[in-house]
Amino acid sequence: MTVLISKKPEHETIYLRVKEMILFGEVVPGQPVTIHGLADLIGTGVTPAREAIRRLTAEGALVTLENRRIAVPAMTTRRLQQIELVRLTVEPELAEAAVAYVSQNDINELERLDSLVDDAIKGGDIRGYLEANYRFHFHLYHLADAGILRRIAESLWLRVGPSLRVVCGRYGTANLVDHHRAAIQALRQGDAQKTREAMTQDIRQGMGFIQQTATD
Amino acid sequence: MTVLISKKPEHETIYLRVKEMILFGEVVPGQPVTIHGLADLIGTGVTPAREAIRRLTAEGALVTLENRRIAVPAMTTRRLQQIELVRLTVEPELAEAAVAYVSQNDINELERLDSLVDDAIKGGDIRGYLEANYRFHFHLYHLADAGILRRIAESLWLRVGPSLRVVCGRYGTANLVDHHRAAIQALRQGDAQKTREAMTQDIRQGMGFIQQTATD
DNA sequence: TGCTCGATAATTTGATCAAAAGTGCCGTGA
DNA sequence: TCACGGCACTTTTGATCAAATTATCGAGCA
Repeated sequence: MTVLISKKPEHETIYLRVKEMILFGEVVPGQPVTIHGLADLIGTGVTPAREAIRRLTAEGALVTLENRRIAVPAMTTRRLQQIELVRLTVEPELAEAAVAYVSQNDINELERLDSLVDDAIKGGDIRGYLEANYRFHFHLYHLADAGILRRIAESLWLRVGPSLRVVCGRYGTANLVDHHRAAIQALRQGDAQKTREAMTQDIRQGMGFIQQTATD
Repeated sequence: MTVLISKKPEHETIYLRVKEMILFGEVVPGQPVTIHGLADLIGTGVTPAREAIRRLTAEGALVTLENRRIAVPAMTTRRLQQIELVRLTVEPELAEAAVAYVSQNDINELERLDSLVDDAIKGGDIRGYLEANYRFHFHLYHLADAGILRRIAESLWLRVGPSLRVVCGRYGTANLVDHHRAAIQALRQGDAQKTREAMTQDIRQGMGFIQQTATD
């Protein structure tokens, strides 16, 4: 019965749910995560919750403390440096590789997502901004045939999500700037180099913004 | 009873065991991995085996097929390109960052490990080569205070382990060259730039070697 | 021979339970 | 007041079982 429910296993559902919670700033750095708490949240047993937590821990989205507790890691300048280095390698490459595959439909979708980003910024909607910004970037990255790079990028976004939430909450969304327009224009022209540069600028901008939350 | 056994949970033990099996070429690309098979291998229940598999899957060491089967992924040139790009970003950075922390004891240990590498090459001992080579690199990488980069590097090594085994088995160990001596000398001189360059050369060399197994 | 269909076997998935380990609170005694 | 120890509660961990899903293999048929 209930043939319409997803074919995904439960642990996949929990994984995706928690992943979005982290990416879109619904959790706070330092916040503890318990197996049973997750199971209750989704209304399922502890077994799939455990598997989802292991997966997120392996991706660096969660950390296991010295005892056996699990928590969302806090940001430090050292961590931020490492993340920026790899983001600046991986994401411009993904954007450049996407140029060869981008279609008119993709351009339209990217423009739609970018307008959602702008709306969220104007409206001060932090969660909406984080989600639209993520979807813009990863719609583009999905076009590139580069699963390894994309998964590294996702892992890095998971690490900055909570901090981005904090900094947006502190300084508001008004100061947010992005280079999505330049990227879209470069994509439309099929200019790989310009696409890469727009993405590089976008990342530098965002990481500089996050810098303000880094402790020590 | 057995108070001397490790304080690690079972799933951690299984994870480390399978990780070494993959890193050191004890598994073949395409080889299926079953949850019960792992449990039997270690002599434990299926629950911790599942958690270990989820973790390795999240790290890209294993892949889930279209059905629910788990397997060791095969290498392709596209995957190899992506891995090389990130390795060339992350590992020279780790090596350079390690320079500031390296002690005389570390130098001695690196020389010992490098001699193990040479012995394994001379003796045609593939497993010994893979293990000593890994320990050389990651002893160095552990010195750098850069857990995020190191974990990315480990994830990438997990992806090349099975292929490295295949190519060594096919062409033997005689053709293996490395730049460990140059790296050690640069470390001894405290020359960060030279250390970075030696590591870059070492990676290029190794990835070129693996290229020979890539399909399509 | 080559093919489909169906039954059996193997595997994953998720719930549940018991044991181990950790946390925090509260009262006693100096 | 404060240190210390006991006790209850929470959480993780691993085993086990049932259900669901998938693979495998063989019989029947054109």
